[in-house]
Amino acid sequence: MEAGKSAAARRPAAAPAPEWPTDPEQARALQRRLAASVVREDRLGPVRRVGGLDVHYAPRAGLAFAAAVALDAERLELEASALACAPLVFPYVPGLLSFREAPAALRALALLDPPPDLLLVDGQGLAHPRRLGVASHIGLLADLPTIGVAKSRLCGSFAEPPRSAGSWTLLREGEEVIGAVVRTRAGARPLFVSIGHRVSLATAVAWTLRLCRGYRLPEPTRLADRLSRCHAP
DNA sequence: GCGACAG
DNA sequence: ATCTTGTCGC
Repeated sequence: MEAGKSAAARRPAAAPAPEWPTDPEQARALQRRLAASVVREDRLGPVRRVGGLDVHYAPRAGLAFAAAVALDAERLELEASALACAPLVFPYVPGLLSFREAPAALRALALLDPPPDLLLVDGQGLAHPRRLGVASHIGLLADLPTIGVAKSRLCGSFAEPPRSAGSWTLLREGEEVIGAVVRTRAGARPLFVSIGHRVSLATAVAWTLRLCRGYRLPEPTRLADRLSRCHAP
């Protein structure tokens, strides 16, 4: 043992405490401020480990359960996982998901050792009304390259991508490109992929497809989802 | 005013 | 997300 050197001690969590809104208007104001800091280009090093993050809820217990996983980017095999829970301090409001998920998610992420070089988050990134979905918000708070991988649309319009796996179309809002609609599995409903933080859209789509192993969800998100399910009551 | 609306 | 069994379709 190395006394005093737990994973959490070596890598403190980005605590949501300092400025955590308690009502929707404060939250939207904070999003508008933070959105300017999101980096939409590739600013990531070599990706040896890819992470996945997902959160499940136990509303009756007033808790959120988060699972974070790290996979070998080459073999896509599980290398590490972490679980954490946190009190639910914010209601679900479309567009404000991160204020509900981040407390538990950041705890799980801080416990994940070794940390990932790139993180896939279950939810939108830039494809958000104020361009600060949960993937972007967590990317900023944890200072990690992130990709938003959502199972359904929050905003924007798109053309249905062809039915074959690997095909995709752009997700737009007005003239602005905010993400991609990606067919990760033939015939299955597409995923909504967007920039989270420090990753370009092209890189986000490429990684998402590369991380799929015959299922609709890419492995990091799929495993995190399965793990967080097991531990929710 | 009437829908839409990540998880 | 969660509440929940069998069942319609490729």
